[in-house]
Amino acid sequence: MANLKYSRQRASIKEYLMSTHEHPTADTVYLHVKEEFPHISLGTVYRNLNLLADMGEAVKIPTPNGGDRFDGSTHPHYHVVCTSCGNVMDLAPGDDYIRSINEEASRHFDGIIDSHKILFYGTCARCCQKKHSNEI
Amino acid sequence: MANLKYSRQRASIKEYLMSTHEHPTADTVYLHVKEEFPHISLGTVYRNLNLLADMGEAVKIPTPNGGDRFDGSTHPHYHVVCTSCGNVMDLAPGDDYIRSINEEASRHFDGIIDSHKILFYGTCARCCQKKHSNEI
DNA sequence: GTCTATGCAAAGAGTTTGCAGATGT
DNA sequence: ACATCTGCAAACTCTTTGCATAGAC
Repeated sequence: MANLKYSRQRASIKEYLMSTHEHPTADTVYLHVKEEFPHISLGTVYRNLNLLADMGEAVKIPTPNGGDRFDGSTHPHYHVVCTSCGNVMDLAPGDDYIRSINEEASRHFDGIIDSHKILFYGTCARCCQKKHSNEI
Repeated sequence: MANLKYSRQRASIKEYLMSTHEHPTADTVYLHVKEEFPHISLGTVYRNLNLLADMGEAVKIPTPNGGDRFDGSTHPHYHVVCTSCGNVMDLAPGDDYIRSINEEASRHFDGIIDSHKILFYGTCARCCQKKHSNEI
């Protein structure tokens, strides 16, 4: 609704989000964009991350521990939190599958289901290897 | 691991959690248990809610806005947040369905998927009615 | 008697916000 | 020129923690 004006800071934040698959926290974004704009403030980073999320140009991923994480990829997909290293990774089943979950949920709910977010918990490939070598 | 000792406060908190389907926030639990223990502190409520969650006797539901919510029902099920009134409601598909989501995810992830949490977004039956009557 | 739990208050993390000045259109 | 955006700092919300005392075993 508001009249958006270009800002180099916001452009840099968006560019960084789109360039990484790390699902950074607001603080990580801050530290990164600080390299280009040494005087940028954390408040500005938050304001722009929320703006981007509201405009649908980024996704906010609420996580149980620590701060929320942000994702520049807006194509619907899920996330896996590795319970060993804490990293957040992408998981992309087909669109049909995502749709079918809403449909199945609707069948069990007296109201309207619009969307859903899934957070998977597991162990990433790298941590699986580490555990395995420790056991030997 | 720790040696648990009985406490009337914890018992009261657990009893309240099991008696309600409201998915209260820590503060709501606090206000309720306060009626029985007027001098209970919010810190004690948080400590016990986390204890119960760690012991698997309650579930912590992280939500995007506002504080986390707690659920005394430990049988696996999902939650729907009504985007109109903010209430959190239960949604219970069959166990097989829950298992199949992990299986489908495993197919798309290079690692191990242990579990998942889903938060659905939608409009509850009551808010659907309200909207409908406003439109007339 | 010993160890845990409590109440209180202070601190902590993450996030938002008010304001004066800089910047985009 | 005018509205928006920024940097800074203060404030705010939710949650955790340190400590002395009360309570469970």
